[in-house]
Amino acid sequence: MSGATPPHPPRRKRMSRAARERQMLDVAEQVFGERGYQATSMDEIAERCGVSKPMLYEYFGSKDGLLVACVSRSKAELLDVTQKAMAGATTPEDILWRGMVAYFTFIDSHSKSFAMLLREPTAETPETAEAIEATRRQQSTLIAGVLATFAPTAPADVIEAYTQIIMGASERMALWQTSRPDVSAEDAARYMTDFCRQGLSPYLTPPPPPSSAPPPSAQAPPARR
Amino acid sequence: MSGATPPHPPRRKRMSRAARERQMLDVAEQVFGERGYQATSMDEIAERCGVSKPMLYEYFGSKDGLLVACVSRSKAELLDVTQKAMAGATTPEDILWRGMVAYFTFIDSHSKSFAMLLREPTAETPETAEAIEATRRQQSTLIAGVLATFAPTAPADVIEAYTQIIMGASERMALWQTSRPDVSAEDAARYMTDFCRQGLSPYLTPPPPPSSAPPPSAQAPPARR
DNA sequence: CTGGGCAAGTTACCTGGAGTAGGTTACTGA
DNA sequence: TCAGTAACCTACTCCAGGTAACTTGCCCAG
Repeated sequence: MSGATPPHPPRRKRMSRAARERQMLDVAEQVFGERGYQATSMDEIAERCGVSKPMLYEYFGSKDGLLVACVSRSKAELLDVTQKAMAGATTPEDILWRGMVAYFTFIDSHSKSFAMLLREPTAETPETAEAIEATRRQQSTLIAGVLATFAPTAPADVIEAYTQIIMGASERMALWQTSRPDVSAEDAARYMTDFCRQGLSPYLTPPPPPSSAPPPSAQAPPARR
Repeated sequence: MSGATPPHPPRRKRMSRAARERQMLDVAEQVFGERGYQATSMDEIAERCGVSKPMLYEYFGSKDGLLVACVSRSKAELLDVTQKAMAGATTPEDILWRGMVAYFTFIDSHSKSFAMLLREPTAETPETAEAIEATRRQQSTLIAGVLATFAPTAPADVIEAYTQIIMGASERMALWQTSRPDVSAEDAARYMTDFCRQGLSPYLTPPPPPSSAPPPSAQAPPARR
């Protein structure tokens, strides 16, 4: 930990605003993931960027702002990935399954930094908490939409409640998965879909004839991988 | 907000260690709840206690230590309340219902400070995060135990996974409830039990003859209160 | 080619709050 | 009544977030 940064040799070049911003976010995400929010200093991020501290403030206003920007970017990426994954599905079951797999796979591959992002809605200030909660709301909108097609007979309050349940369960599950290397993304997705399918069953419209892509286990305990 | 503290008139009396400690925890819980962890200064807590800052460090070692102590105490209380509530139950269904109602009722009555406790696993340092996660583990042990009696046929990995799912869902639900004044603790408990009962159904042992205390709605959308 | 304009970047500072060293006060019991 | 101890305070240090005001390099109009 004493040498210069290998990816950014002493050559501090001037960069365009956009490029610098991306670089800063990359570095910040990594350092936050390594040390946690509190234990990370702005000086360290600046140094690893090969830039001085006021630059960070120029771009993100505050340490909180930087965190929020990181979270927003990652959540947007996650949202995008899950949305694309679900796009190809036909049956509600399939939507759920694909969405879950995409979700857990994404988090698995970003585990270090994402573990922080999930657990770090660290409410520095109320505004920060709000900003982070807002990104969560996008995700919840997506889920609520899926639920609505999934269970059209369910009343609005139930949809809303179940959306929260599913989000909370997913986040916790993701966190748990990062501490359990023997649990794959598919395993996690299977636990979730099995549980959710049943939970939603009272509102389910009987699915069309056997779909072309029967997801995983119907409900029996999945074989331990 | 400019006068002296009404509960503690200017009379700074010497107090026993135990009493002072309790008082400090009470004050800290309140202030953390009001301002959030970051925005709270040790000086303010000390002042509201009618005591000087080094006293806080004498008792809790650090700001993190104080947070952990608050969280531990509250979680222990929560655990106790839910445990006691479930003790009187007979059927698994009833256990689940009573536990959930106790959980959401407790959080509802402590909403301000608890919203923070839930969302503030703020991972100041890794050790702090660990300490807080440990209190969560107690809760998960309780849930896992319930699940095991609830669904004796379920394999261990499923129990573990579902425990995480239920914990995540409960916490999220609790947070959601604090932002929705029209949702009562019973409503929240009903959403959760309805969802969980179904989710667990594949592993359920058929319940004994109609229990004496059939909880709430079987599964139909509960009447909006 | 050249110098004005502007965005990228810097140094050197302020500030507030976490944490501490060392001394002081009041209750307790012999 | 006076030692001993446990509660308590004053008065600091130090570090990290944040900022004011200056400098440097790039681009292009003339």
